[in-house]
Amino acid sequence: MSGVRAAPRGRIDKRQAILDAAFTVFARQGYANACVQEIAAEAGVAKPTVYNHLDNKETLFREAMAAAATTATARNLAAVDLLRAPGDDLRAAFEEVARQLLRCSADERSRALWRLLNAELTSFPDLLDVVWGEGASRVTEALADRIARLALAGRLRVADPSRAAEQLSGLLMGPIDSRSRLGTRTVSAAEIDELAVAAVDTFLAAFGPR
Amino acid sequence: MSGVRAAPRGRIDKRQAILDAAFTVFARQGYANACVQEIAAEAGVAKPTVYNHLDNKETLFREAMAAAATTATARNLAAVDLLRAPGDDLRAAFEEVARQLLRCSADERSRALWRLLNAELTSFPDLLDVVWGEGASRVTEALADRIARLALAGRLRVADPSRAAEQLSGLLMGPIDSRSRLGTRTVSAAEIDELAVAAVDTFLAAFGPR
DNA sequence: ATGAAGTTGAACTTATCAGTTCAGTGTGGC
DNA sequence: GCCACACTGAACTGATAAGTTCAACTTCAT
Repeated sequence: MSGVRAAPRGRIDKRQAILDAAFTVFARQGYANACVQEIAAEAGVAKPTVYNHLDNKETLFREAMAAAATTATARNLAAVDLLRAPGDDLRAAFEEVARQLLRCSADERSRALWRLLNAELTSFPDLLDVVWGEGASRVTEALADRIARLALAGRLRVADPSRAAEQLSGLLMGPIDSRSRLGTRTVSAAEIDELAVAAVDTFLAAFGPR
Repeated sequence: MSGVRAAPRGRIDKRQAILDAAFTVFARQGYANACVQEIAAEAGVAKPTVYNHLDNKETLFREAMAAAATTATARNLAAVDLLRAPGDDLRAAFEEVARQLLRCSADERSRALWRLLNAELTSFPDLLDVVWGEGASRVTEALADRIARLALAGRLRVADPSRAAEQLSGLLMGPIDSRSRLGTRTVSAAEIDELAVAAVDTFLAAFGPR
């Protein structure tokens, strides 16, 4: 039995593998339809090992969601940060941010995160704080910060930065799930670009400099 | 018992009671967690009666979703129809439409419909056509029609009415689920009004007459 | 080497539900 | 008054999956 060694890597990073696998399976089947057996298989691990790392299916779900939310938020914040140094061409800067935010939203795992949050909100009310509170709402706030600075510098005409930020993300997110048919269709890079340009165009028509 | 029983005592309207109850329970618990027994109880009916009217849990779900989508769509279309006779004050007309659309979106059953659609999309791909295709997308198209007519009459400066319609609904829907925290908090009439005004303000700043 | 800790597969317990069956009941049509 | 038919309640079957147990195996630290 000593021969067949190759895959099963080392030690405690199995926990991460389990959480990744869990999110994948939950995303594919939803919470109730996913079974722990299958998650274990996806992670290349035995079922008792899963229970060795995480108490039960519920905490497995919560932890997997939290992990996914953390990475998604990081990507979004990085995109917004581009507005710290907008350069001369304000429109180009906003368009680039818009493109990146749309790419994040169109991403497979992001859509799954969003779907699962909506789906299980009644069963797991606490997910709202983890995914929304420390996720999406922070992104909007960061965007509001950037907009406020630009307004102060006289480069935007904005009275309420938070509202402007909310509206910009509405302009971006609304059309995207119309185009992706709620994530069942992949949106081409060309379409993303087009949506980004259109959203920024409207945004600047309303809030841009004279 | 010939007494004037205006109560549920009917023949075939039990089917309607069952579908209503089904949607209520699905909305409360999600598809997988809802059990047919409980739906029967909610409808004031015995379990075999449910199976007498609908083949199985899946079709029960589909029919309940379709019924809910139909009523939601009707309300939305009625709101959009206000733009057929906008009167002199274009801004006021748009604000009224916006208020009504937001009220629809904030509605309990509408939010549940949306949540369930997202949640079960992978298990019931055909719901996309029923709920989205014949629902939300028709509303946006109707809005695009109204906008096109207004553009033709020189009251809006819009090149692509479909895009403008998508963006207007983005401006409305984005902020609303931020405020309602995905439907877990009730949004006051005052807040709805405020959001409607803000969205229309931005919309007209971008597309309104010179 | 040796022992502790983590891992494995398989079998097992327990619970929940979808869907069915059936014998009995109320009602409306004629 | 009688029949057909929808409805009822309760009990049953079969499937699926959460969570546990256990004895055997691997890996590493010392």
